[in-house]
Amino acid sequence: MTSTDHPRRTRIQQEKRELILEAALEVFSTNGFRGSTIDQIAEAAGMSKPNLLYYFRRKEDIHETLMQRLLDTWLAPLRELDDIGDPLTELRSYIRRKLEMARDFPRESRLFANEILQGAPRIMPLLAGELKTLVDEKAAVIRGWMRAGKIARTDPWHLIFSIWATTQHYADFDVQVRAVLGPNRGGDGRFEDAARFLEQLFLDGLKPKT
Amino acid sequence: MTSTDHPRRTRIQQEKRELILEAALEVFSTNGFRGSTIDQIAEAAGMSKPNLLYYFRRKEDIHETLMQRLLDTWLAPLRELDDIGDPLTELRSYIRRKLEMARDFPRESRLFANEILQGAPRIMPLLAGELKTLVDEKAAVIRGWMRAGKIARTDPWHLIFSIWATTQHYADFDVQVRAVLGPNRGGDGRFEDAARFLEQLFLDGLKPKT
DNA sequence: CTAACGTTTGTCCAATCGGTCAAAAATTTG
DNA sequence: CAAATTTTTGACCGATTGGACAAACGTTAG
Repeated sequence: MTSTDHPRRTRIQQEKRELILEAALEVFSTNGFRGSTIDQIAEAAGMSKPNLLYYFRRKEDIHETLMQRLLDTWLAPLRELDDIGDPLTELRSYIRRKLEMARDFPRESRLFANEILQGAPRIMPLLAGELKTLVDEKAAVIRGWMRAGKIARTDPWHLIFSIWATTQHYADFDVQVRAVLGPNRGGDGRFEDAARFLEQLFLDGLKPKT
Repeated sequence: MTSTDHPRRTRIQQEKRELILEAALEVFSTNGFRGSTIDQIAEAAGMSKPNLLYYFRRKEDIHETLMQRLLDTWLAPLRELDDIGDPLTELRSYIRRKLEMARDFPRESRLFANEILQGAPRIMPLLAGELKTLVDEKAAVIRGWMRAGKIARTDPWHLIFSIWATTQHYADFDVQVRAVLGPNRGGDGRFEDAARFLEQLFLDGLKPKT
């Protein structure tokens, strides 16, 4: 075994497949699945359409591979949410990590958003399975913190939703955010502003009444 | 003049155009612009494709009409945000109104989200113009409340973003929300749960330190 | 009735779609 | 080197796309 991946592949196949997936991420994330064409992806990857189809038989195969890889990376921050540390610190760093992902991987966020928006036809089983299991597990952790009086009592699931929504907003709605903030405040500093705001919003809202 | 609209139109034209727009809202909001076909819209509207094209010359015309109408309705809650009442009450009812729109007009929300996700190619001028103006105006109102000590000091723009994000999340990511909450908690009551959670999150976070 | 007008449809078109295939080109292997 | 294998490409296919168009149909006014 030369690699960690399933099928036996040459070095060229590894590289070209990676090239295609990178191009497909760009195209799919801005046009959605049905709105993207193989030609677009092929051109973005710098190869001919039949050549691309030599590495991925069908358009759906590219999208599927992309989504599988995505979900792992995407849920990593939530997996790290741990029962060990201080609850407020844990939540604060979860929010920070999630916001950093929105900043550093906006295309992945938009790819995911596109899929969900259109009814998640290709990843629904993952949502109801793997994702629900993970969220339920972490919701139980958060509930434990509430029972221990470490954070204010509220709905853990909706708390997680609100963290997802507020952080991913800066990736998915980036165009709108920049348009509204204008050239000055919409520059590179907007993520630091967002981080400061979100920290205040969530922490002061979650702080137990003493 | 028989109507309030621009061009002179017969009664049948008014009705059929409305029928088409309703069908197009359904199709565009779930497939995006490029992912939707005229045939799909025509079938959903119960008419033939050439017949549909008799009322709207181009596919883009339907989308454009839809977006123009949408923006007014969509920004209505924010326009109502007023300097008159009690600041915390004003913000709380803004959040409630926005959440009600996510519940009652999810297709409109998804249509808008689709457009923004794909870089807002068709409504960018509106974002940088009308929308920015309105948000800046309301941000000034909120800033006034902060200066008066009525609510905690924070970034008004990002506060508005966070309200948009958290409320629209229940329309745009509805599939995911229901999948994660499961059959019991994901039923009709999920919006009331969300309303309770959001009220707690925002109000306790915005309450001035006394 | 008929003429005028508004509405609907069947047919057609060029462009584009996802995908195939055989052959050429490049690379690896002996 | 030559043979075997992998990679790349041009040409092509049927299906679907957005849209055009003239003919047919329905309705109403005189």
